[in-house]
Amino acid sequence: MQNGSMEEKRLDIHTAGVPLVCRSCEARHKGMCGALTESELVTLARQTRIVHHAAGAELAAEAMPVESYANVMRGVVKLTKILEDGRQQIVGLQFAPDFMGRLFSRESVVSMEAASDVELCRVSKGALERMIAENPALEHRLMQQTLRELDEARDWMVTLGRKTAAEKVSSFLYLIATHIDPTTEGQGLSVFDLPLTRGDIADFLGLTIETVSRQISQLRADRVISIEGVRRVTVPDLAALLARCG
Amino acid sequence: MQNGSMEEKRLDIHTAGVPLVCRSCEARHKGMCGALTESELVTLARQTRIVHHAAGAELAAEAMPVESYANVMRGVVKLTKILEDGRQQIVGLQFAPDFMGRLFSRESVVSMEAASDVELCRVSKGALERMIAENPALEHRLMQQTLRELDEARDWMVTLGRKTAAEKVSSFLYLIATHIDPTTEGQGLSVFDLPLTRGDIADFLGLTIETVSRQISQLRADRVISIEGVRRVTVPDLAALLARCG
DNA sequence: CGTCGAATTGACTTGGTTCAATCGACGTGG
DNA sequence: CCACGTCGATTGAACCAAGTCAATTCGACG
Repeated sequence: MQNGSMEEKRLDIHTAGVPLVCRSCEARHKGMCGALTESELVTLARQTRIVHHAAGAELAAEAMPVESYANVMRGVVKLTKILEDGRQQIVGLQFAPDFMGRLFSRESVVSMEAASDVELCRVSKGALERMIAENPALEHRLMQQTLRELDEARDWMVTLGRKTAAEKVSSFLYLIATHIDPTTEGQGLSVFDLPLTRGDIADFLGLTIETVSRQISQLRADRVISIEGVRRVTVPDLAALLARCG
Repeated sequence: MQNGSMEEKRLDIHTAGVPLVCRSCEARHKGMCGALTESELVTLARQTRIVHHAAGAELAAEAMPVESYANVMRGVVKLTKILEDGRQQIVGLQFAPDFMGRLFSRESVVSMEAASDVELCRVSKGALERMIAENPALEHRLMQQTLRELDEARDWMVTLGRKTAAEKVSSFLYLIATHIDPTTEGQGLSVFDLPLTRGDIADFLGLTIETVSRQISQLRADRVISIEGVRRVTVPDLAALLARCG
């Protein structure tokens, strides 16, 4: 074999420079790794492992101990909470290059599930926390992301508490379009694959599957969106979609 | 006058030791100031000012620039967001000794209003940010609080998205009882004054005033709570209330 | 005692859920 | 290659929890 495995390549890096796996990783620029120098990045990369999970894989369970953190490299992860009787609510979605895991807590307060096929860059809890302790810039970067997540959670509380079913579904589609489709800045045309099933969307919006389906059909009838299959969505005019978000 | 104003007292402290105003402040122990040494506390205290606001006072407006942060010393502050058409959602409540303000952001993403009469310990944005920059332990403390707020926001998303009106009102009363009444640990009897009007409660729960009122009446009829006036609530058995939270 | 805003209560309407039937894409085995 | 079963999505019809609209009632305060 001409090349070793990806793992071997990474372990073989002893010179300075950005590790191979990090070269195309968004976290290097927009995620937590942006706080690191090249040599720190090399140190961290030695302790990480790229892992793949198929859609539906349970990555962490509510109230279960967690011994690692991760960065999302590809795909979408959903964060969920459930009531004892089974009612479920999705309380967050993580896209690349988001950081995953509840820092400084021994157990997860949410459960995490791969919504689509995902690729994660995993690091042990201890290793990352040691790195954070001696690198305030890294904690600062993670603080910034946490604050952004808090802003997003609060935005979503307005959607959950005060919007109609039609506005909720529009808000969801707008959220996905602006997070997944790289070609848009909230303007014009957008085409993407929904990373969530109708059931997931319902759990995210606090609705039932049937209501989500009806609202999507209505948006289609009103020509705000068009759909091929069940997942591929085309939004001809994002502004028109935004106008329906309440 | 035998004593100078509270302000003068604080400015007069040049010796080491905990500043007078800080002696009885919960933030010293459970809030962000717990990360500071005595001398750092003295430095910070020189740049703070205690301010009072009456219930209803607007402390910061959504999308308006903010030039100061604060710690809640007494009372309750509500964080709200509104849709263009006036629908409003309360996205968070802050109790002593919570930190108030969106760190590292030039404008507020929520508006803040005094829910009850409040006492705040205000500090300029620049002064605190400078202190954070040279004191990683302080940023760590604030990170911990931010993470806790994120956990709370996500808990509340479940309430907003998946609970019935009856469960929402019970959840709200339980939240207030456990945050305001010092005599309980989520067990047994609790007596407290509601810091929010029925309208506020409705905005917190994503309900209407009428529905909140009906659910409170129902809880009273079921002897889960009793009420004197409109604000003073007695919960004879918190466990019974918790059992209705879904 | 009267006024005014907040809270409660009642009657009715409705948006979203529930229950049920059907559709459609996909994978399996005959 | 096609029949069949499965599972997610869609659609329809009936129902109900919460909203709306409309009186009262309560409580604080002058």
